[in-house]
Amino acid sequence: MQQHPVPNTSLPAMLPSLVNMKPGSQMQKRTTVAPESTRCSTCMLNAICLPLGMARDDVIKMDELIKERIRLTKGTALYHLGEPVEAIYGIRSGSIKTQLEDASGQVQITGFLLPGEILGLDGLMENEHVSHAIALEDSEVCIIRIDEMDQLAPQLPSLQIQLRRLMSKEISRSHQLVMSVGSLRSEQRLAAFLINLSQRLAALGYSPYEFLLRMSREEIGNFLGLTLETVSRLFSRFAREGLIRVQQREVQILDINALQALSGSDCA
Amino acid sequence: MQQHPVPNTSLPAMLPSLVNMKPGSQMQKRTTVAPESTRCSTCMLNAICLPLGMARDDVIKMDELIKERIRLTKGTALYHLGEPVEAIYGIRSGSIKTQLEDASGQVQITGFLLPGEILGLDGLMENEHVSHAIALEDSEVCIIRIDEMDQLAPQLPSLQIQLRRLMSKEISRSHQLVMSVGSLRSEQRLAAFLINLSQRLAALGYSPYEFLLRMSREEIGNFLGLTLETVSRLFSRFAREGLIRVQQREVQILDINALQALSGSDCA
DNA sequence: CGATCAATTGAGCCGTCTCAATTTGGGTGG
DNA sequence: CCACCCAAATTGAGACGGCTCAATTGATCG
Repeated sequence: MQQHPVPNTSLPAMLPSLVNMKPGSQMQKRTTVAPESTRCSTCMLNAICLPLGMARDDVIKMDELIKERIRLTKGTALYHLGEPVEAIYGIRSGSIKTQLEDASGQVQITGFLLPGEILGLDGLMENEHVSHAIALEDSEVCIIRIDEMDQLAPQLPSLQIQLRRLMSKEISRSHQLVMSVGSLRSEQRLAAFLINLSQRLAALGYSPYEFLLRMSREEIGNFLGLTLETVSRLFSRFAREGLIRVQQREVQILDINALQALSGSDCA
Repeated sequence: MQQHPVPNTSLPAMLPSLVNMKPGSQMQKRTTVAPESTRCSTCMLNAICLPLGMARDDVIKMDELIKERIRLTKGTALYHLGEPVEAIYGIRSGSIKTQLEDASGQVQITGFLLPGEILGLDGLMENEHVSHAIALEDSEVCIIRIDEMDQLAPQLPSLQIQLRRLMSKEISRSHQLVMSVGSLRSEQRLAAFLINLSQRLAALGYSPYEFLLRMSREEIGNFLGLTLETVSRLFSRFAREGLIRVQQREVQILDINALQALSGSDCA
């Protein structure tokens, strides 16, 4: 986590969105960004994000598709449950949580997403969002409009295939989460969580051993099917045992092997 | 559940597969079926299955795509973890469970699939199956080869869109499962499970109030993140309280409203 | 008709939750 | 800049839900 990359080009002037801004509203929470500043072809994340594995020419075609970005301030929603789905989103910087909410208001966080990851892949069934997406810190997302993507599809089959792959990845990630929540003990879940985060940050070029949690103990607990107290106790215990060092939301991983052993099959 | 539909056409002669049959092997567990017998356009399930919502002409084009079926006897695998992905599958009759398996051999069942539902949507990331698919009863599945689907894609954009919708549905189903396993009490999980099954069977034209479980208590428990003993106790308790009637794997739902209240927000 | 596997039921234990009291840190206004 | 406030995190004590281990009954199938 730390500060996230804002990779390419010169920083654009921030244009207040005509759509999203209520004139005279208190604070700018959600703004769109000048089109000319957005380019998949020059974005540092294009080796990780939607264009992953696409030919150079195809990535350039994607520049046509992704013409807008949105800036979100911490705590702001990118979308809410029930809203119509018009696009999917790629995170350019920051981090975002996705959460379900049932009739009784009970919440379940289903993911903490980092730069390069795609949001909104649920909701394509009914063309209505089935979850909320909320920024954990100031963030920026690229917009991929569904209808424009479908128009471009015939000329860009690799995009369809890549989207399919990403959706498949989300399915198996979610299945893994079920496994974790369904059959691991609390300490195993938290260890697995830390390892997963560490690896994803490493893929973004950050240190896998030292990072800042952008989410609260309560959010971690909700995600893992635990209470915030249990999560807090586990952090303390891991620290006591010399596996990690924790200072509020700053985490240092001291013994990744021990964590790995804890998380998975300690029968190995 | 009960017996599942084998909807269209005259029953085909069973042709032993040259690929899957070891000559002289003990028992026929997996056989392919004559191509001419498979037709989306005449299949009863086409209003539920992959062709859902496609125009009549497009469904007819799908007849080109789906030229094979496989019969599986109870307990047989459609695919295993680690095998290359060549196709996705639609269930024509029977029922199939999908399960993950980690390095230590720990298993997590991620779904019990019924006719009209699609298998193999995970695994499209790495082109390698990340789960096992095992028939809970004698079953039949239609094969949709990925490469043939991609060749057909330009002429059949509605297929791409429908596949995308089904994958999205699987993502949100899986997220719901996380919510269930992560935050509901055992009785709520089982109630939700029964209601879900009841509804899906109703959509297939079966009675929502009387059905046969094709999976064991242990499999239900694994799926819901509970032990088989807990599941068994809950069945007994639900029966004692007059919510259901159970006789081994036969279930009768007596009070669907009470189950509904139990499963979700009983704060309502 | 035994053999085997699935399901039921009971007793006791353990892990995680609940409830509650402090502590810490960050932000705000005097 | 400091005092205050509020939210987040920590830590403890006790309760309880679901698990483990174990015995028994009930189906199914050679």
